[in-house]
Amino acid sequence: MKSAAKNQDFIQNISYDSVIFGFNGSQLKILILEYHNTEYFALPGGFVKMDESLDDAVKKGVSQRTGLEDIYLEQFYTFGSLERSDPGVMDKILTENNLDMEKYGWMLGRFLSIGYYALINYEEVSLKPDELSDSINWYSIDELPPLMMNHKEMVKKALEVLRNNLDRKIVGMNLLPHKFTMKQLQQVYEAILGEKLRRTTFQRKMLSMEILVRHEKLFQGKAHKAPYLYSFK
Amino acid sequence: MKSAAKNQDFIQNISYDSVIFGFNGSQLKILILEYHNTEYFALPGGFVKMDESLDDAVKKGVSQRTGLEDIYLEQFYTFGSLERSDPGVMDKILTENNLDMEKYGWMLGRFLSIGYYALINYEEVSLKPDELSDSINWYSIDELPPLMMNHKEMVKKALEVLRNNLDRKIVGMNLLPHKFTMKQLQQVYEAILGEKLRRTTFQRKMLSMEILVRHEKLFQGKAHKAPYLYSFK
DNA sequence: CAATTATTGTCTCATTTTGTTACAATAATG
DNA sequence: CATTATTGTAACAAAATGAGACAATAATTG
Repeated sequence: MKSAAKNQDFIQNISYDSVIFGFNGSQLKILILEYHNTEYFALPGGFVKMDESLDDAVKKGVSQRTGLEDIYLEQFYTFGSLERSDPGVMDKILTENNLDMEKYGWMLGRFLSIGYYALINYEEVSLKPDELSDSINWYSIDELPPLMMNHKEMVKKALEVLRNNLDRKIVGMNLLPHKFTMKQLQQVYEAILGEKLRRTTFQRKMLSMEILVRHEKLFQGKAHKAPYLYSFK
Repeated sequence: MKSAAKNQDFIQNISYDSVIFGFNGSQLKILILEYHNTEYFALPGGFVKMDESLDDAVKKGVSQRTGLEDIYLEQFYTFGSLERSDPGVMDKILTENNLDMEKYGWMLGRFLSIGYYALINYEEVSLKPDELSDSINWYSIDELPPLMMNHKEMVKKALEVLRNNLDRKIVGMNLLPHKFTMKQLQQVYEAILGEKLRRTTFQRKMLSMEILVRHEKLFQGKAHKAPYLYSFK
């Protein structure tokens, strides 16, 4: 869940967790970490320094794990229940990583965690696990491993907010390459909403919003009409 | 902004602020505190105890100021910028209240603040200022006094989220008495959206949603047809 | 007590948006 | 050059919304 922290210039009892969405062409995926020598899977998260804004802290954490800059981030909820903090889990993670309890014991306490989701271009990432983690990998949102703490709830909430934002914010831009076909755009919407959309209605809607620029055709070497490429205005 | 805190069993560097909406029949209003011997106006806020959930902390704070229970609350955003914390302001508030810096100095630090909005029945409140405040009063959302810190931004954000929720959540229920006329309901919507709505379209829409129960007529002693009373299902 | 007044509930028709089907255009393929 | 799969758009149907019109109806007034 968290990048290792060396000292106490972090705000106590506060963390953030990020749901990093990517789209592989057909499925919506998120990034999940697995911790050394444990069976714990978790969202990428971290802490906020005393002299750093919350937004900056999250931006830094997501950048480090993905190798990307200029990341599209939205805060979606702050989780403040008592049950979500489970000292046993963090204890095991610290122990298995041979981390000094003197120095890292504060991680066992109770945390409020601010959830952010990121929308990134699946193709462009170069994934880097943090110090406590074996791996960071893409998982389809409907085939997630068991997640620690309340991270499953967090993913659910992130997805809800993303869906609600779908008609008010331009979401496709961040999940697709610069140029894309109408079909790809539709597939992003379908993956987020979890339902099929009508092709002609979707196309008419998108074109009528006047947010797209039409470019050259994309010849895919298939035995049918080539689709146009589009980008966002 | 905050209820006075006696000791250190609060989570450090975390606060909440509440935008408490009420409807007086024609205007949307919110509750604002004014501090003793200062010109500072602020949203009702507070801190979160180590062994208490965030939701409970907010619920308690809003209950104390309004005398209400079972309050409708929605978390709308967490504010984590560096600029929002202004030690000068808290310093003056503490000084004017003759509060010991040893004991209360922690309030001068940097805070992340979680914003909640409440929807309450304007008629039913019995307002109680907290220990640091002279007064707690209703202000129309477009005639607010100058607010401290980033509280104006908070109000703006709360209103944005409330507007976005208007078509997904049933908002009128919490701002109106149990039984109300269609006109009153429309006025709530108009006050929140800040625009006039078409009477016939609004009525048709509300009735078609099948969330209302129609009751007896309300005879207002006026020279015209009496409207029906409704309540939410 | 009939005419007046303001407001309410509902109907109708126009307009806009969305659902659905149809069909022509077009890049390969064989 | 006919076949195939997919794309772009037109056409029509159905549903939702906009905009008026109008009858019903509680007082009030002369």
